[in-house]
Amino acid sequence: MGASKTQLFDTQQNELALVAKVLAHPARVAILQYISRQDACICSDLVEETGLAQATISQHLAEIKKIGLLQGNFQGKNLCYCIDKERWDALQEMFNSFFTRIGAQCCSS
Amino acid sequence: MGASKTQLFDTQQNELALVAKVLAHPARVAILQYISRQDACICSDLVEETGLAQATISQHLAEIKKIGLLQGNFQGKNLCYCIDKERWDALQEMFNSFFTRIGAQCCSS
DNA sequence: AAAATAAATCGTAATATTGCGATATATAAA
DNA sequence: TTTATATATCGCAATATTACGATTTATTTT
Repeated sequence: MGASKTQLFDTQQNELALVAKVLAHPARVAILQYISRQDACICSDLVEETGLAQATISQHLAEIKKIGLLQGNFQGKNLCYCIDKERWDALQEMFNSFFTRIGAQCCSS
Repeated sequence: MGASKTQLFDTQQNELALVAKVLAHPARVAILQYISRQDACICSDLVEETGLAQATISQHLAEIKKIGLLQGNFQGKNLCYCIDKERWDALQEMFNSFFTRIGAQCCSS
């Protein structure tokens, strides 16, 4: 085998897992933090900043895009990325309610 | 290559990623939800509940244990798992402050 | 101590992820 | 329209994850 058996689980479980997967790599965590630190949505100094190759960064950005977290538009010859704030807030809420719902009924309390 | 270049990133980035990796599979999300639903920390009906093989469930449980989320002790011949509430709350806080810190400075606001 | 049973571990196959060089594509400037 | 430059995509190799049957280990009951 090897492939995840996603069909055994419900939509919410699969979606949480999918989003978690994007956060499951330190490069992507770092990329998100870096983009947010630059108040003007500065672009791919990411290569220099992280020490990863350009192709690799581009790939990580694509994964972050897949879950709707990035907006990009050209400014001059640079592609300038922003975090989609609405989506960001929605994902925060998603994780938070996951943690809260389980925490409330936890047996060790 | 193939291995993650964790040495390029800081401790916090790596730790968030490591925890996210555990949540990055729907089976593990489902397992955590199931354990919390049973107020008496009931054990491995997980195999029946999820439709995965016993070996697979055991493997997933081991990954959840790695980040300190499970406490297990025998009750009769059954191993009975609990979620470690303190650790759970710490991880919730970890995600929440990650989301909050980025959200605050996001350029699309 | 032996039998019964639940969970962990081993071995292995299938699939996915990570990373990067090379190349293609897109945009701005000349 | 050509040139320069930034980003995306392709192809591929290395490594990691997922899944499960078979076996081992741990615990309770007899």
